[in-house]
Amino acid sequence: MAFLLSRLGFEVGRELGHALAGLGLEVRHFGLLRLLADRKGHSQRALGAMLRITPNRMVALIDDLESRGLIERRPHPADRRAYAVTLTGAGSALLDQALQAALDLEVRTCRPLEAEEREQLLGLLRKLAEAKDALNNEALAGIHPGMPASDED
Amino acid sequence: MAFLLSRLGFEVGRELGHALAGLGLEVRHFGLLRLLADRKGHSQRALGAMLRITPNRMVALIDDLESRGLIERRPHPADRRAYAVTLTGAGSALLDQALQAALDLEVRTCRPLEAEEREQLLGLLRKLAEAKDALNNEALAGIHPGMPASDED
DNA sequence: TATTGTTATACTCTATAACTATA
DNA sequence: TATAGTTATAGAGTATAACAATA
Repeated sequence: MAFLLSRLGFEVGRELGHALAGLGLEVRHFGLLRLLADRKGHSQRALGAMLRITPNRMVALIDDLESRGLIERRPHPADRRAYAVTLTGAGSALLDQALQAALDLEVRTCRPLEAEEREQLLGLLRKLAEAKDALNNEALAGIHPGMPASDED
Repeated sequence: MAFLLSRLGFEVGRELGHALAGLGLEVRHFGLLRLLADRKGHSQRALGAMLRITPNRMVALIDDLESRGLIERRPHPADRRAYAVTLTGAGSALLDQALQAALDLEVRTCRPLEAEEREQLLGLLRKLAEAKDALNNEALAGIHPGMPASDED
């Protein structure tokens, strides 16, 4: 079952990549845009910690999206070393399209299942994910906050 | 749900990698050893086509496992250009250990679920995988056999 | 002294295109 | 001519360690 889960997850991830490619986005771009829609004005390091992306890679990722006018590096109100990374109007609009593409994929992925089966599957996957989160939060509780610290990932 | 599936699948795959690391194996090694246990004496290209690994990468992969005495390049009975790649006794023994490690991971992964729920989940994942296979086989039916041909993957 | 963003360097992984020996 | 295995080269992606500005 673990094998099946891994394989399906890998394929769905790849399909999401294909779906986003039409918008000129990759999965990591999507992840950052999605995060910026919820949590506003965070520093690059804070965002990287949430996404498990190291500081040097965040530079390239943010350079990329900023050069396309989708996000902005604004001065951070409390720390002149840092930027407050912010979604622009164009970024928000493209994110909406990306979310729509993800929803289409969702529908396509679920098509082989009956409505009732989808609910079952969703519930079971949630249960697994929550159990895993509980484990991770416990394990991460003792770690210095703000740092990726993904040595023993 | 697609997102949840992708995330869980990714994490399980990573955990399998950690479980195999103790045996000095990576997931790709495991995949090849597993394949060799079932289908004996195939050429490198045939194996690569099944695993979606290009010929040049197969060389390095097989070099690696052969240098550790886990597999052998024997002369191919019907084609002097090719090798009949074969699992050795040591390879078979290590594969058994790897399968045991994978089974342990399976048990750990399923722990948050009741026995009945596991059956449900397994059934639903199988249904999704089979639907996907049906699609792929149809799409692949027109492609020249024996070639990876992963242009539009 | 520690931290934010950045850059430079090296290293790994991979794809592509050659090459040889056979078919 | 096409195919099996191999090798060489170049390119992408990444980690690591430095750096200047600020805390």
